[in-house]
Amino acid sequence: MSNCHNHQHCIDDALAAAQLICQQHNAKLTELRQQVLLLIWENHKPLGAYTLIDQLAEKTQRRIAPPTVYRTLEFLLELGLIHRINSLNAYIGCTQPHMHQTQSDPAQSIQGQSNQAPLSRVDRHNYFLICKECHDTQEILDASLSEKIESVSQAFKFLPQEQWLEITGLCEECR
Amino acid sequence: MSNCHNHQHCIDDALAAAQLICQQHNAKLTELRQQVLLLIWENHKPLGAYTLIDQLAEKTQRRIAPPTVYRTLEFLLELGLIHRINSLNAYIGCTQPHMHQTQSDPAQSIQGQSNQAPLSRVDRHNYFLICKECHDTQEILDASLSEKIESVSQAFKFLPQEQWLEITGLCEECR
DNA sequence: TTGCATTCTGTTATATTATAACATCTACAT
DNA sequence: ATGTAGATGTTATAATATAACAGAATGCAA
Repeated sequence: MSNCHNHQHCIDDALAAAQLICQQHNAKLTELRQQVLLLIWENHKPLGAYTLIDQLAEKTQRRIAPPTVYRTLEFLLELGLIHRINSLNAYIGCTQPHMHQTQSDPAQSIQGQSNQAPLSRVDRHNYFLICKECHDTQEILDASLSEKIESVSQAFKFLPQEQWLEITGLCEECR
Repeated sequence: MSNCHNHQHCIDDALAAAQLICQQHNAKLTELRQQVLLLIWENHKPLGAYTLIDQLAEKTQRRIAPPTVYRTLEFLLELGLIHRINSLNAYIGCTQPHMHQTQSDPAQSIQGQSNQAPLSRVDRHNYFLICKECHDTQEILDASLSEKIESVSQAFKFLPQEQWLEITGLCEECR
């Protein structure tokens, strides 16, 4: 939240970006997918799948079953619209979804869209600062950090595909 | 496995290091704890808690219940003898446990050992290269990488405690 | 417009990972 | 020998995730 003063603005931007990216990939941003993405952005903190189901139930008066919500999360992950925080089993909106797009691995594109711009998880970065106190979670987009990680991988002759960096600790406000 | 040609040697070293570290912290490396650590090292790949239970049952003819194995894993994690791979829900031996020791946060030391050298998870690094093909998992110990991550944290005025970097992809042999 | 194919969502059941709460055992210090 | 702390055992259950199949919605072609 710390560097997002106008929260509604974040949400609007995220939804607009999602629309655009879905168009680019000929993927449908259905009602459900939009609702899920919106909820994730409204929370603006990592959100567990079952919390999401609960909040969705409150909002819409109907309870989605786990497979449905997991499929939706999978869809949003594929498109780079959200990230998974592995250390929390939780999901958070991606601030710069277009930064995560690559054209490098058509084989992993989502079903049925193979004639469109392919999305893959290859070379996708998930870098986060996670405050243990207030749970504020800040995405890190830092080219020099990516380069450093890339060069370390190369030193090990390792071909990186997905990357997760999760740093827990205390944010500026909480320390 | 790639840079561990004599596997038995790895295991022996790990067990010896564990003995030493337990002594230093006045913690007991019990039969069970030793068995678990040994199994983790014998596998030499990230090992899930329930797989561990199964393998332990095969070896010892008795089946440990989940809470027991999770307590044992927690103990080994606290001492820095193993790491958790968050993206796999799995555990792996730490190649350089003494590199992960700090004296910075006595409050988080393990139960009843507060008059001994305290271990904390503060500033503990978990950096791994994980091959999607052969599951070989290589720990990265690279001071310049740690420094880079530290400096990025500072740029965000964030006080890092635990850090996880998990890079999945293809190792030298598999690419 | 109808029929077909594809994708999306619903449903039921179950797998996998992890922990709470409390009981018992064991080692060791006094 | 006995009390205590720590380690392990036991039972039940929580939390997270997926498999497998059914049905609905969408879009496209004839």
